[in-house]
Amino acid sequence: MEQEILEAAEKMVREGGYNAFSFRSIAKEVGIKSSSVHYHFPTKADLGAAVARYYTDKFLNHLGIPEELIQNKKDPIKIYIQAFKNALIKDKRMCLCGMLGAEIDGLPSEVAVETKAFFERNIEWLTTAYTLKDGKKNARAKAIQTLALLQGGMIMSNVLSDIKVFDEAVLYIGNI
Amino acid sequence: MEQEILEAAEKMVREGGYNAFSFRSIAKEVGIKSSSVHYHFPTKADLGAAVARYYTDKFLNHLGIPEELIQNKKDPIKIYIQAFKNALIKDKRMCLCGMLGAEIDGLPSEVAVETKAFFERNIEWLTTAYTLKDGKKNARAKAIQTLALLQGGMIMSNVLSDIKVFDEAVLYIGNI
DNA sequence: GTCTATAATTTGATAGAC
DNA sequence: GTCTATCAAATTATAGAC
Repeated sequence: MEQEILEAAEKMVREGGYNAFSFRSIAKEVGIKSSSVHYHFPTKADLGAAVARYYTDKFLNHLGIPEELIQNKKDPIKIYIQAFKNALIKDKRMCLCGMLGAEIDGLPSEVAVETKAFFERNIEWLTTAYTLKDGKKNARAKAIQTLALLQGGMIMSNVLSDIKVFDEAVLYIGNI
Repeated sequence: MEQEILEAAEKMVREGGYNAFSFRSIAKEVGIKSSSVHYHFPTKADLGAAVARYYTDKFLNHLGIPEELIQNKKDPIKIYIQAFKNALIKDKRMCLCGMLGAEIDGLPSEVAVETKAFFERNIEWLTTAYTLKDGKKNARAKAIQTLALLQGGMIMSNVLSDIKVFDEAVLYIGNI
């Protein structure tokens, strides 16, 4: 049941941010009562932090490890970009931590901490990928640029309802 | 009074998004009652749309016109980047339309329309600037990349509480 | 673990006096 | 244009039965 709650919360947060889900809306979605949701996650901040953590783990697990990707003759950066594009096209949703990141100043501290962890862990992943690809020099700066372009491109593409905007935004990543 | 209300709303939205302001919180901030706020802006969607419009106009007015900037030997792209950095450092706040953009799927349509207009008008401004700078070719793609990097860089810099992250993110704009 | 019931608060919105 | 008063709904959260 925990996982069903987290999945429901993820869906809602990715549509409208931290205020887009309530204990009642989640209860309805998974077919229990709101007090039962409280049983699993006592406060909204608990649930918000759990879903941010859940999303981060799922996202990074799905990506795989840069070292192994390269061993299998795959370009980790391309894989990474495709993961974001899939979120936008297949899920028709934004990046959960992009949404929470935008409103971080208004979030309970537990949720903010997990949101921050998403960005730190993703920068680390990308820094490793760039280091393996073309050396340690500027690897972290490249990681930051890539993630910023993806987050910003995702938002703009969604706002303008035009997937081509995402493609144009990330075009440059090839030159980073 | 309209303007005081808009300024108060702007401050709150830029801190936590569309749900970060209420008629009561704004009333308190400007020293009137919530029913008086309703007198100026009947619904929350009205006020949300008005503040998005107000912010967009103010932001673009402050920038000036690309043609004139170039005539005065100024680099419009540098001016544009600096405007975002000022918002982050001086105001210690995010871009209002970046926040609303992230949660656009959950916004009332009137607010979504004005948020979209911010991005369209800014892309137009940047496209003009890039066209004047180095020709029509790819000017719009460059505009989209620049705005995406700035929005994404702003979010990441705020999440990680590190202005250097913003600087590293936008470093690449020089090569666009 | 899930339920009913309910408390306490906040919110968007309106009616009507001044 | 601002106020008091109030409504209806939604929200987070808890107590206690099963």
